[in-house]
Amino acid sequence: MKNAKIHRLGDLQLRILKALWDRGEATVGDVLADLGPRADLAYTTIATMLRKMEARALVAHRAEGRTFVYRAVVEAEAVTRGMADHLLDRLFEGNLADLVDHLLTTREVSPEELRQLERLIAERRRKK
Amino acid sequence: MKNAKIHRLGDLQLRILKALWDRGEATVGDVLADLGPRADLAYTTIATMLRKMEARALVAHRAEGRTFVYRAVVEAEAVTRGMADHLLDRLFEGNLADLVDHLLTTREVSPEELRQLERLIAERRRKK
DNA sequence: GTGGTAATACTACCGAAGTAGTAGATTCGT
DNA sequence: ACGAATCTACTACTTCGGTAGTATTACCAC
Repeated sequence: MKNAKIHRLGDLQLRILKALWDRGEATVGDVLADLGPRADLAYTTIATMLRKMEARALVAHRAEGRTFVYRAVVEAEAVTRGMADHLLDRLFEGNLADLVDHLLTTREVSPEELRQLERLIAERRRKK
Repeated sequence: MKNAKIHRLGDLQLRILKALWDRGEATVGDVLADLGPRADLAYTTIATMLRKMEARALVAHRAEGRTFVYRAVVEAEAVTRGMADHLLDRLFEGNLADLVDHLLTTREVSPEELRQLERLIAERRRKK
């Protein structure tokens, strides 16, 4: 299968996908509206990106009249996972604790967030 | 400073940087040896990459005889942080717990790792 | 039906990553 | 001293992301 390179998404492509995931289906104008208005991108930029993304089988479209209605073909779950895993492998050889440690060290983490994390892990342990 | 784009490193560039961080200083041959041998890259590929990376101020070199000895200019800490933060922002709007939740859900996590995580967080809370 | 509007198609261009060949210089072994 | 090995410099090419202009087509309002 060709999902091999799902992790390789530029910023714009990811933002477009997010718009599609949110909406289910969207036209070029919809996506542009979602990204902007301060995104300041040309209509044709979005249209071109969508066409390129369709060529890469990230999205698909159906025609409604002469307007194309796009939808995501790849799932949010898979993309997120692919990107997160890729980074984890690249930076920390897959060691999750190392990543978390790093993030806890270099970021401002509120006590609230810590509690949240604690809860997550406790939950996960119970499930085991 | 223009460290704004530190998070944009390709796989090869990152592997090269890792070699440099490990060794402190390294020649083209050293780096190649570290990446290989099954990396199957040409000597000149590494040399070219290093030159390009020097142009982007990621690495620097000194001459030893006619051989260049490279060293990393950017710190591992900064790069790792830049990349991790970038991903966290892109995918989870900066919410650390969401990232961890996602990783715990989609990956196989050993009880051992969970314990490790627990310890990390407890430690962090104590420090607050 | 004619003009404007809106949509897609096509083309083009830049920069970065990755990959490597060729050329020129230098050094080293014997 | 001469040839082989080694090293950098330069050039080239491919792919991808991002960005957008131009061209063409279709539709809508009046």
